[in-house]
Amino acid sequence: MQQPTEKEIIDEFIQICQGHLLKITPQRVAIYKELLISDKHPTADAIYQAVKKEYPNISFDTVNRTLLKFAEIGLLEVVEIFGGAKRFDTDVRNHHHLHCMRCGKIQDFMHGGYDNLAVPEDIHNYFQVKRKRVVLKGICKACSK
Amino acid sequence: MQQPTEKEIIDEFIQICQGHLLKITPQRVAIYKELLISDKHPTADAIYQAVKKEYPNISFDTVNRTLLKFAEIGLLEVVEIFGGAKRFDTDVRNHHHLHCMRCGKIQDFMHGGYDNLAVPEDIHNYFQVKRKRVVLKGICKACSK
DNA sequence: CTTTTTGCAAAGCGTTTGCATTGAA
DNA sequence: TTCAATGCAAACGCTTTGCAAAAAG
Repeated sequence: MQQPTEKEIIDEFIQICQGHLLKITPQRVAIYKELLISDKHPTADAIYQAVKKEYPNISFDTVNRTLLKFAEIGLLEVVEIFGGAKRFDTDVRNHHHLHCMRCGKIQDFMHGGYDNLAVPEDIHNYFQVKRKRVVLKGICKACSK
Repeated sequence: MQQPTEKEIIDEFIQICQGHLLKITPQRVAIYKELLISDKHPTADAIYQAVKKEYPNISFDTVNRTLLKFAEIGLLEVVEIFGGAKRFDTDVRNHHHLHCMRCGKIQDFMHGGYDNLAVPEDIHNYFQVKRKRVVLKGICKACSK
């Protein structure tokens, strides 16, 4: 299949919103567009700073609420952190994390072998698994010097 | 080997502190004792509230700084969270996490099969892996109603 | 016209910092 | 006697809330 055009991507976004009874506002579209080109794990403030360049009147509040709303409907995910500002993950594909225990930075990595881990039987009795992730904790290159 | 006595546990704690040039204070001992009997993933405030019963004059500050210090020397670990107050993990054995995406609660589970995951070769080139953890994200029993 | 969303300001919560005092070594 | 640790208070950063005005459906 072809790479979808931006229009197609935005159309799909609009459909998803409508499916969840969310109104389409220029702010939400701008935030969504920014997410498409942003860093892997942006904070709400990073998105706010970026969107503000085009919409100088947008408030941090709207950005933050929108991101939380997007997380609710599964457009993105809140990422595990060690503390500090929340980070959002715009990549809903299967991927895994390297957590630096010193600086707190999170790097993604792909590894097919981790994607198909079997979930222990008994867990299904008390937990509904939506996503699997392997987190490798340690020291990143920059911090190991 | 026998279950170690409390005295032995505290003696070991004192040795670890001395090894890191930390002074032994009654507050630190009290905090450490509390950690031994506390919940799996206490917040600094939870530890503070508990220790305060015995040491009414202790400040939140001391508790918080002590926990961060303990994390620095490897006595405990800061746990991945989705946001909110930091949580500390007093169990340094290998174990894995269930993260509820709705309420944010973290449950531990053990699974031998996950403990021995092979780390992809190339990761060693840019990351020093200290610990491996599988995180299953989803909805916990309480939230799925 | 109705209901959601926005922007703003204030409040809230958790963490961090500076500093004088205390206490361990 | 020295230097680290404590307690306190203020500052700080991030998140959340309430509410009136604006905008979407």
